[in-house]
Amino acid sequence: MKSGTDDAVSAAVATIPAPPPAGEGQAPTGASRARRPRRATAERREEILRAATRVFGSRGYHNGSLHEVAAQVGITHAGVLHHFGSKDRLLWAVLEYRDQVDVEHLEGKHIPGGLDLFRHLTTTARVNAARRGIVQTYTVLTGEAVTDGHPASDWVRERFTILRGNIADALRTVVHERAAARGETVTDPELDGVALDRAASSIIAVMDGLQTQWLLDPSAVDLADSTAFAIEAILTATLAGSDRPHPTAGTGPVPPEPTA
Amino acid sequence: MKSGTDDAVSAAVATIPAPPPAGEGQAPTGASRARRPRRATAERREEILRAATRVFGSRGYHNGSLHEVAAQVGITHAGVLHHFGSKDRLLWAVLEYRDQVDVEHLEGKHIPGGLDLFRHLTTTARVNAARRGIVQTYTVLTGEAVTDGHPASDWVRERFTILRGNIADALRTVVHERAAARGETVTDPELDGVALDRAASSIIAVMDGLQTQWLLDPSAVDLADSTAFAIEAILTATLAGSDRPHPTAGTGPVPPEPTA
DNA sequence: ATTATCTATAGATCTATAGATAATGC
DNA sequence: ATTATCTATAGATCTATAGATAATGC
Repeated sequence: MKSGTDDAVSAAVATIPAPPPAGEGQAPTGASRARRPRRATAERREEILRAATRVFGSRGYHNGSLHEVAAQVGITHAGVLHHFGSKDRLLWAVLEYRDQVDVEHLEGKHIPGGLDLFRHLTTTARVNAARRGIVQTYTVLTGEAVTDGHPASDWVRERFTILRGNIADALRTVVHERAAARGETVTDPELDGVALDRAASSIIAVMDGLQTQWLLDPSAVDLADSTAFAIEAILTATLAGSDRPHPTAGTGPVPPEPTA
Repeated sequence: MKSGTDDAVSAAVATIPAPPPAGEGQAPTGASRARRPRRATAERREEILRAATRVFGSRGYHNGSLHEVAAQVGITHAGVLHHFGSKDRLLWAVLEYRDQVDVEHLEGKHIPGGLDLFRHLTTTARVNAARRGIVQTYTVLTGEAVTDGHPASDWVRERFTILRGNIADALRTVVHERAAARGETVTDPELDGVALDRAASSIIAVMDGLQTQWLLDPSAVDLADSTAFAIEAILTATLAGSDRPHPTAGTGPVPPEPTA
C-alpha cells in the first residue's frame, strides 16, 4: 500500500509565504487615467495567486469575489479573468500553486519516513501556530470542500488519500523495525493494514481539528502542544498494540525535529 | 473549571431527525393560481428550519439561497423572509433549533460524566456514520465559521468552549477517582489543568477531523472504529500520565454504551 | 382582524464576454 | 504583433422590501 507523491505531507498542513506581500495593491489612488504597471505574465499570475489565496482563505471560495482578488493586486476583475479564464480555474491554480510552493519548500529535504515523519508533523504544527493565514486558507477550503459539487473536493480528497498513505507507511516502517529489534516478525495482519489506517486517519484528523478550534479561539487551544500530545498518544497506542503480548513502556515523548 | 450547559456534547457531534421530511415540498406542479396550503406558524417555521438545515448543509451558508430553502418547502423566498426576517436570522434560528432538538433528544437521559462520557462519544460516532446529512451540516458550518465575520462563528466558538469544558470535567473526574482508588490524591497541578484541556481539545479535534475525511471519502475511513481507537488512545495517554510514577496498563478498550 | 403567502420590483453583487487601448517585444 | 489591462455591459443571482390577496380565527 505504498502511497503517491510524498510532498503531500506538508501540503495538507499548509505552507506558503506570508500573507500580505504588501507594497503593491492598495487600489489606484492616482487621479484620472493612470494605467497600472504592466507585468510579465508569470510575475502577475503569481501575485494574483497569492491574493486569491488570501481572499479565499479569509472569505471562503464562494463568498470571496474576483473583484476583491483583483483589487488586492491593483487591477480589475477582468484582468484576473484574462489570466485565469474563470473563477473555478483560478481556484484550481491556487491549489496547484500551493502544491508547488510546498515542494520547493522541501527542496532536497526529502520527506522523512519512520519516526522522523512524526517529529516533522509536530514541528509543522509549531510552525503553523505562527502562520494563521495559511492555516485558515487550508481549513476554510477543506471545510467548503465537503459541500456538494465544490470545485476543491477532488483536490482535498486526494490530499487526504496521499497523506494517509504517507503516514500509514511511516507507521508500518516503525512497527516492522521494532519487531525486528526484538528478533520477531510482524504476524498480526491487522498491524499491516486496518490498524495503521485507523491511526493515520486519526493523526490527520487531530491536526486539522485542532487547527479549526485554534483559529476560532487561539487563547483556548495550544496548537503545538495539543498536536504533539495527541500524535504521541496515537503513536503509543498503535505501537503498544504491535508490542503485545509484551507491553512496553511506549515510545516516550517524540523529541522535536531540529528547527531548520 | 466547571463548564456551561451540558447538553452541548451531543450538539457538537450532531443530532437531528432525518434529511428529507419528504411528503411536502416538490415545487407547485398545479397549473395556474394554486395557493399553497396555509400552515400554522410554528409548524411552517419548523419545516423551513429543517429545509434550511439541509440546504446550508449541502451547499454551505453563503452558497445556499433562500430561494432553494423556500422551494423545498413549497413556498416563495419572500415567505421564508416573512417568518425569519433575514438570511442571517434564519441561520441563527437553525443553530438554535439544533440545540433544542438535541436537548429534547436527551430527554431525561442526562449527559453522562466520567468514563461514561467517552462511551457516549464513541456511540455517537457510530450513530453518526448512518446520518451523513447531519454530519455534513455540522462540518460545513464549522468550516465556514472560521471565515472572517461569518454569522455562525460565535455559535461554533461557544460550542467548542462548552464541549471542551464537559470533556475536561469528565477527565478530571476519572483522574481523581483513580487516584482515590489507589489511596492517593492528585498532586500534579498539570493534571487538573493544561493536561486535561489538551486531551479535551484533542478528542473533539479527532472526532471532527475524522468526520471531514469520512464525508469526502466514506470508503477510506471507518468513522466509528477510528473514532473509538483515537479516543481510547488519548484517554490512555492522559491516564497513564496521571498514574505515573506507577505506569499502569491503561484503561483497556472502552466498552460500548448500551444502544438506546 | 390577523397573518401566511404571493407578485413585483429595487438594488447589490457577481461572473463572464466583447471590444478598445496602450505597453512591450521583435 | 502580442498581450496585459481597461471600460462597458450582458445576464444571473440574491437579499430584502412593499403592497396585494386570501385563508384563518374571533
